[in-house]
Amino acid sequence: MHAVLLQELKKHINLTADEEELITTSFRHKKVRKGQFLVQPPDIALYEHFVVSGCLMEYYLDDNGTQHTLIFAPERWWTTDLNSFLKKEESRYYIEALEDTELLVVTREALDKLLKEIPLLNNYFRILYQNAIMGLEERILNVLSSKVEERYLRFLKKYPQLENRLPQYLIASYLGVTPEFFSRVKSRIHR
Amino acid sequence: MHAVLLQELKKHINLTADEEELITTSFRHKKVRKGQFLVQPPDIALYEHFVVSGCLMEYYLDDNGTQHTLIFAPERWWTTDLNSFLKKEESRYYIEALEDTELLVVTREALDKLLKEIPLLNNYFRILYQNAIMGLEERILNVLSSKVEERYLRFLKKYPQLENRLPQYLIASYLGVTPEFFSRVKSRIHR
DNA sequence: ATGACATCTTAAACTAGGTTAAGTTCCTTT
DNA sequence: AAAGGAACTTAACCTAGTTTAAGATGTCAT
Repeated sequence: MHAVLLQELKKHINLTADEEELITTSFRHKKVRKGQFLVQPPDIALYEHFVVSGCLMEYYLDDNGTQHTLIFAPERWWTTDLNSFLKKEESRYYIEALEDTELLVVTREALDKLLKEIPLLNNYFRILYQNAIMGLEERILNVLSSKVEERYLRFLKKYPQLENRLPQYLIASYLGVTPEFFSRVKSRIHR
Repeated sequence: MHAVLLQELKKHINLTADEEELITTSFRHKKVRKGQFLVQPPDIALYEHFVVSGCLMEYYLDDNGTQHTLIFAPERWWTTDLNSFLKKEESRYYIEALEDTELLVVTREALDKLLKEIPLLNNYFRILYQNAIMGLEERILNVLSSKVEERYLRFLKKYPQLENRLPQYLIASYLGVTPEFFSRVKSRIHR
């Protein structure tokens, strides 16, 4: 169970057996069913979530009730409402399980302690965040400079596992268009 | 000169005199005039840039020659083409001085060394990157869920110093609209 | 099997924002 | 002071994406 997490960490940093033990005891195992919420505004986001199997999504619900997807988090992805988790402020983003999902979660306190005891972990998270920044920057440029067609093709590259696991209206929400228009675009592509 | 940088670092971490000295010698001072480029594709981004005075912008030039602004970096902001800087790959984003600007710059090698010698710095950068992520996420949601009017008002909140320092067409490019349409929006607001 | 509800498709009418183009104001350089 | 160019405005026309609505298909619990 924790092996997947340790493996992921070891992509970027080395860990002693003691450190692995410490990490294992700091992360708690959690199982949720499809449709369950892990974060729901205005609750404070209690955990940073690491997905072992299944898939989560993080989204914002605007004043018209439209859902805007920030990210999908399938296997080996991290997600939380970062602002809420770090500052203990009210969350603004929903995190919902799109499938039955197994997670490892860590509280803010446990993570702080962990970062103090294993300073090298700062390194791991620095790299994780750097990658997140590059991904988000690319996404902004996508939205600003590309038509839906092209954005869809990039979605397929970024999440090749997800194309057939997700309902289309969620992909539409990730791309920032209505399901109706997305349907039109798809049929345009396939001809 | 380096005092501004040290002050910024000390917002999040404590430093000994020795460490301050080390940082001061690792960052080099650089002065550029309005219009100069600090990163220009396909050159590799040599430095992480910290702005002491003046203002930089980072943007992407799409296939039609349209300029899309990723961020503005006025006083006390950091910027670089992160992907290029970290992986030594060809840069894709331009970084240009919008005013005569004074900077402190650090190479990848010097920064790596610094992070090894002062592990606490990982902490500072982790926090910096976390903040960047929150800002970028918010920007994505803005583009996806808000009309230009509202995006403009948020720009004003995020960069209150810049409204009167920048030409309008750059603000339009940050908002993701044409200068013509932005002009229309502004006159609509003022009535 | 049946009903109930969610998802997907198509199409017509509409709107935010883009494009083109002409005119105006402001800055710079001489 | 004059000329030239960059930045800003306005307006007419165009297009990508939205809205509304209806019908078709799928899926799940009973």
